[in-house]
This record gives sequence, structure tokens and C-alpha cells, in this order.
Amino acid sequence: MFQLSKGSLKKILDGTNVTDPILQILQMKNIQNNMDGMTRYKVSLFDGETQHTFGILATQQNHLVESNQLKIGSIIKLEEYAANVLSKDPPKVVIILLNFEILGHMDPNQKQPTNQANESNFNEPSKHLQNNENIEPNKPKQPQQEKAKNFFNKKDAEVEKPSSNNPPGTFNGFKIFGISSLNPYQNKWSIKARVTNKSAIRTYSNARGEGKLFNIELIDNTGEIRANGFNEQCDKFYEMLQIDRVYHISKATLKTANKQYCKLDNDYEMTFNNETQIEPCDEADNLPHMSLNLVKLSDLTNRAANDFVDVIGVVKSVGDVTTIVTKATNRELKKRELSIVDNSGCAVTATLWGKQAEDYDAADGNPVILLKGAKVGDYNGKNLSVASTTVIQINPDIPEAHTVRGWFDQGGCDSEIQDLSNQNTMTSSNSGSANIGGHSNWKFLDQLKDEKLGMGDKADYFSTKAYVLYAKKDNSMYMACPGENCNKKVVDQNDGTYRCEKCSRNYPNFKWRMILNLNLADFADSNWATCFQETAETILDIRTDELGELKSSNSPRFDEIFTECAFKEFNFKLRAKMETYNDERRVKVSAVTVEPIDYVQSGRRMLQKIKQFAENQ
DNA sequence: CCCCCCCC
Repeated sequence: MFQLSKGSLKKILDGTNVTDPILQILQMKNIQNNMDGMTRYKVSLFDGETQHTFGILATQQNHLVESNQLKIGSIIKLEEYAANVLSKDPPKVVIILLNFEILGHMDPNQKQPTNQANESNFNEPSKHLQNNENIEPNKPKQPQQEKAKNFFNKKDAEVEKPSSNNPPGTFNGFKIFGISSLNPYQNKWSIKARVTNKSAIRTYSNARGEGKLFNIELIDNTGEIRANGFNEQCDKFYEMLQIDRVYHISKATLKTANKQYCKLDNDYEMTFNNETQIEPCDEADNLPHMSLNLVKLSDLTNRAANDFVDVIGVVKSVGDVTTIVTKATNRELKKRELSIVDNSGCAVTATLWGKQAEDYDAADGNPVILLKGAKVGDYNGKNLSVASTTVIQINPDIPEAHTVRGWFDQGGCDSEIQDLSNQNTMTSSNSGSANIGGHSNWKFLDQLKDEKLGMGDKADYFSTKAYVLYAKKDNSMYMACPGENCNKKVVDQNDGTYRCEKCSRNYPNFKWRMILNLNLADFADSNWATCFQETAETILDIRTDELGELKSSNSPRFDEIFTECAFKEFNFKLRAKMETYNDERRVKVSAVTVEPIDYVQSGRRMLQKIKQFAENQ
């Protein structure tokens, strides 16, 4: 039998703190929040005497309903709750069920315990509830945070000192919660968290007026959250909040985070308000530090534009500060490009903007630079952009920094470097590194289908080294308009003239043009690709007009030309694009460039692939 | 309440 805590609901509603009341769930309703689209469970609570129809399950407990552990009739020991007064007149109080133990289950109508076979499960705290220890911020739990690295300067333990006037486990009169348990429906909380990132102050101006803001990222053992400080709060807290320091925070507004902009693993974000309290706090707590997921520069070729990556490398060269005018708003903006290299043998251009471009110390030589959260771009190859949320560290004291420093100093600086940026320019802008000219984004032919290239809205370009298996002779040549920039097909009028519909005129002559279909193959796959004129001439090793002569004269040499190219190997830059022909949609592949293979570069590229492959095993 | 991260 369960003894419900008679009278406890009345006390809770009156604002009295009640310890571990035993309550029963009488009703339960799934409500969809329009603001954040999240499911919430509204429950009716019963204490054996009165019923309160407005209880809400904290969303981190939703799984208990979804796994049918918590249901109508469940008896709970409510270990942690929040009674939020929504209005005084009429009185409206919502009780948020933050943490509880499911003691058992009783049919509300029978008022008797049921004899379900699995009832004993309910008499122990459920497995899930044990996970809710996550609410306590001091227990490292999630593997993702266990790999967090302890690299930024000080160790917590060394700066430990007694807390101010706060009783243990509280701050500003509020119990310390784990970040992952924060939600907009419960405002009596405090957290203890480490700042892992802090933006510069940014000003903005829009229809609502002018303003400024900064944001920080906070982490504890349960999760992470972004916090924003606008205007007065920006003035008040910006200097105090420092990267890698630990703070107590209470009384900030929580709202649904816009996932489009905030990549942190939290449905909510925090905004400081005029009630917000923040105090530095130096106690050792084994709070995770900033975590790094370093990416080798060679791996950037596999990253899409707008990805954010962490990289570490040596600044090989530094560009001057230049000024650009933004397209969108015609603002003048300073920028500076750094070429960064690492021991994967690759270089990439990283762009600093605004004040960061001006403040970068170019006299610093070739320091190690860490970019955490740099944005990947894919203009003429791959590049990186330093965003407002990117953390820059010069010569950080971490093992990876020493590794890349050692590599650079012991000959890496003079080795052949593949520049992933500036791929379509003949002169490498500032890196002084080897430029392999024209090609980036090397793929094997199976990747064409595997990666659904050309299936998107726009064309995909990639480079590949492939053999010509077969060059299709039929329809490979057509009679084209001899007009200067017109290559339209002409119709033989059989009166010695050739009609071009585009030019609307008859010509006394025509010129030959080529559209050559090739079956290309590498070790992985084969695919058809179309070569036009110049690229076809490279493949067949003959000028189109000469080939036309052979065709016109029915020379046996004509056929030979098409068989001689078989099993020749070239570097292709290919374009894949979806096309519709006779209601059939398929990816058409055409050659943008065809070049003989430079086997030294090709070998280097292969070595890189092998190295990359080995490292990823 | 921002959410731009730019240019070739």
C-alpha cells in the first residue's frame, strides 16, 4: 500500500517547501508546445485529499511516459519540483515535476495496488531515474564530455577556495542544477558552469533599433548551453566572463534555441536579464574544458561548405590586411588571409575578418594556430573562415601543437605542400606553396553514385584519374555553323549550302564539331562522360578538322582514331548535373578539362589518400 | 532583442 501525503499539494501551492511528497498521477495529457514543437505531459496530481490539475512533467522525464513506466495511476515520490505562480488572480500555479521516484502503480478507480506481474519493477527506482542523476552536475557521465581535454592553462584544483555565502549546492538561494535540466518552465535554478567560448561584442541595427550583444558557451557535466547578453547585460558581464573560467549563474531567461544558428546540443538558450546573477567561482569540480575534435587539413576535402571544424597547424604565410565591400550591405570590411599547413601535407587559407584581421600580429613569424569552430568554405577549393564563434589560440600548449611544430621545424616547412585553397588560380595568392593547378576534390568513380553527385540542384564538379575504355564513334561528329561564335548544327540543303537556324542563314560551308561519348573507368567503377571539342581533341589526339577530313574521305584511319585512345589514362575534371531528356531524369557527366597525368603529383596524391585511409582505420 | 561571418 502507498500512503499518499495528504495535504501536501495545498502546502506546495501555498509556496511551502514540501520534502518528498508521495503523490498519485490521476490523469495525463500530451500537449504540444507551439513555441518549441516539443511534447510535454500535463498531469493531474492527487495527494489523497486534494487534486491539482496543473502539473507538468519536465521534458527530460518524458521518456518515462513513452516507455510506459509512468502512467495514469502511478505513485511517485516527488523529490524535486518547482511551483511556478503563473498568475495570482485568478490563482494559477504550475507544478513542474523535475525529479521523482516511481514507487508503484495503483488503479485510480480501485484505490488498490494492482497485482501486475511487473509491479516489482516499479518498487525500485527505474533505470532511467538513475540516469537522472545527470541532474546533479558533479558526476561526469557522458562519454562525449569525457574526451574533453584539459589544456587551457590552469587546473581547477589549484585555484580552489571556499565559496562565498552560498550553502553547499546552492547559489543565490537556488539549488544548483545541471545545464541539461534547465527549461523555460522552471526559473528557480542556478548552475555552475565553465565558459568554453566567448564572442566579441557585436553591434546591430534593425527595425527595433540599435543594440549590441555577445554570447558565450557554457558547459557542465550534464550538457552545454549558449547564453546571450544584450545591451546593459553586455556592459555588465562581458569583461567578467572569461573563457575557461567557472561561474555560478542564476535568474536568466530560457527560451527555445534556434537550431539554425546554434549548434550546441541543447533545445534552449539563455539570455541574461536585469535579475541575472553571475559570480566567478573557483571551486574544483572537474567540469569539462573545451573539447576539441581536430581535423587534419587533408580531411577538409571531405567537408562540406558551412561545416564547422577544429584545426591546428602552422601559419606558413600571412597576407596583408585588405578591404572588401560586402555585397549585401555595401559595407567596407577588412580581411586578412593566413595560409596554414599541417603534417598531412596540406595547406589551407584561413580568413580573418574585421578587428581580428587588423589585430593579427604578422610579425609573429610561423606560430602554431588553433582554430576551434572555423567555418569551411569551398570557393576554388577549400578554405576556412574565422566566424564570431571561432576560438583562435596562438601557440596553445597541447600535444597536437607540439607535434605540428616539430613537423614544421624539421623540414615540413620545405616539403611539397598541396594547397587546398586557390585551386582555380594559377598563382597561389600568398602561401607560396605548390599549386597543383586546376584540380581539387579528387574522387574515384564509385563516389559519383555513392555521393549522389549531380543529384542536387546545381552541378557538382570533381576531378578523377580514369582510363578511356571506349570512345563511341557513332554520332561523334556533326556539321556545325561556321559562324564565329555559333556552333549550332547545320542542315545540309543538298544544294551546296548549309542552313543554320540560329543564324537564320545558309552558308556555303560548315565546320566539324565533336561530341564524344566516352566510357571511363578506374579500379572502382565506370561511367559515361561527354567530351566537347577541345577535350575530345585531347582524348583522340587529333584536331577536329583533321578528323572531319578522314570522315569525309571515308579513310580507314577514321576508325583507328577511336580505337587507339582506348586504355589511355587522363586526369579529368568532370561536371555532374541532373538533366531531363524525353521525360527521363538522369545525371549527365561531361568533361570540363582533360589533361595528361603528372605521375609525380598523382603518386603524391595517392600517398596522401593511403595515409588518410590508414589514419581513419 | 542576434542569427552577419561577408570578397574573389
